Amino acid sequence: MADPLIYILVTFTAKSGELGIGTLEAIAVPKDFHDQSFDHQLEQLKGFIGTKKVIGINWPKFPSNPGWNLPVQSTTKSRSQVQHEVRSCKVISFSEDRDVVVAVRDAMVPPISVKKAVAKKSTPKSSATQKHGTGHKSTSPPRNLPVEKSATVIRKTMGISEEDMEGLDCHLITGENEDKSDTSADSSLDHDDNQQRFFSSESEDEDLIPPTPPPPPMKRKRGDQSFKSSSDTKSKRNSSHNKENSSVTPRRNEKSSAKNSDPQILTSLDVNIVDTPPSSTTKENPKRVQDEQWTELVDAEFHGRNEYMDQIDELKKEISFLNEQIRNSTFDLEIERRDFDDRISEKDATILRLQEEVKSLKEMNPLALSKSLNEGLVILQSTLETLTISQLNSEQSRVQLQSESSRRTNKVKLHKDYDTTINQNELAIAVSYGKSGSKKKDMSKMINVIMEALWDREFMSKHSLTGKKAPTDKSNNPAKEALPKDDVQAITSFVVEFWATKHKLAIDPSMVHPCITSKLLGEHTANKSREKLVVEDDDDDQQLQQ
DNA sequence: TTAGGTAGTTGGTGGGTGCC
DNA sequence: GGCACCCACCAACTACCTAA
Repeated sequence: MADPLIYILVTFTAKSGELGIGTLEAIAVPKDFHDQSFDHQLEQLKGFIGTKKVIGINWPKFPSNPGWNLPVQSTTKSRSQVQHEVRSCKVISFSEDRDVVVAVRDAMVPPISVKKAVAKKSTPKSSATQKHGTGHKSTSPPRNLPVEKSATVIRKTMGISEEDMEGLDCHLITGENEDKSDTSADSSLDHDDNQQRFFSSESEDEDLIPPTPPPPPMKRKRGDQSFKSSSDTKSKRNSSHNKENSSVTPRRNEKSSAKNSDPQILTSLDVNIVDTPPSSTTKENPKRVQDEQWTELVDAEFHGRNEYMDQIDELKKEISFLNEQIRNSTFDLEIERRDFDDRISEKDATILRLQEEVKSLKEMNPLALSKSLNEGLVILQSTLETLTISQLNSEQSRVQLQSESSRRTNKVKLHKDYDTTINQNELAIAVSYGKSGSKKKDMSKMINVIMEALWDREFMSKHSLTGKKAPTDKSNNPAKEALPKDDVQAITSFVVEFWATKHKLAIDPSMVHPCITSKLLGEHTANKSREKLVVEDDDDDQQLQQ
């Protein structure tokens, strides 16, 4: 099956801006255009629409008038082999249906009779009235961004010569054969609303686009393209154009952007509307009409460029708006980050302060204080004694040092009847435990503190209360030495008196002994555990050495 | 003299606490 | 959470004391 003939509506970019209709064979650029398949050619052709690409076309040298067309009677088999003049142009639209292409061209050319009125009525593109109903961007623009300008130009009906209308049909075709109905709707152009005004209005006045366009008609088969007599051209054309309008208007309203990338939208029509009068009207005043045509073509080109400039401006504004949003978001996030940093700093400061408090509290612990003082005093005492022995032999100096040492340690008698002395601080701690309660546990605590103040752990681990050998000890090891009896008696008497004084309880001295025994046992067990760990460590070291 | 009660020692176990 | 340490408690055992 032969490829259908495709009619292309172009505008010449050089000087005139005139319109013309040609076929695929008129496309000269790219060079391999004709070497590709028909579908590929259509794809390439779509790529030309609205892209401002300038291509060369084998057009006959200078058309007699802007409405000039290639001999459309040519077919794919009988395409003209005659080379004409190569002219720069850009594609506005194309269709399998010549009538559609012609209608589009005609819609871009208002009648000269209303041109002046249009010129007077024309308002700036950015006016709201023009924006309304032009089918441009339906999406709301970003704030602070201007709405898209419309390039709508009021078009009026015009006559089309019977020659132009010869063999026309009012069916739009698309570049995709399998989706003609949809794409024909998609191919609704900006001129559709103009056409709607044009065809739906019986007068020459402007018509508004109806708010709810009629539903699109059924798809028409290509086979329906038949020659229509020129006698009913006008009425049928109006009818067919009405159909076309009704088929494309809904989609036209849905489609929004003038910069639509879909070539079926034929966006360039929006910006290349030329109020070129039809050839039939030039007969009345050819020269004047010709001049005005050129003027209008130049204006159209100018408007088209302005439209693209507008689009570029809009895109720039949109970009700047998005950049502003990004800057705002970044600023907000930066503020939030600083907030969190401040909070972290506050928390860190709180942690440090609490750590200092804990440290100071530990240092202020009386037990720790007394221990550290005792250790320091022991060291100091031994040092002083050494110095005394080596340097001072006089009895007087020795007495002075002893008295000084005694004063510094601040020891007191544990019980008046015994010579056992204890550090005053240690005794205060023991008393504090004794005051906390009258139970056996409290007594054990107090006794433990006193014993630790009197003896070190090593000493306690190697002594027992009575010095007797344990009945369960089967070894030949000697029995532990007994604790100093005076010290044990002092502890016992002190606890009995304390309980009687503070708690008004008379306790038997025998109740103190289990507490002392328990403490000695605990120290013995702990010492054995430590020795066991030391032995295991030594074994491990020997094994490692081996 | 001997049987029974008491005191003391030891080993084991489990809970609580603090540190890393 | 794991570990070490401390402490309390219990059971087993034996020496000592005392009354019969």
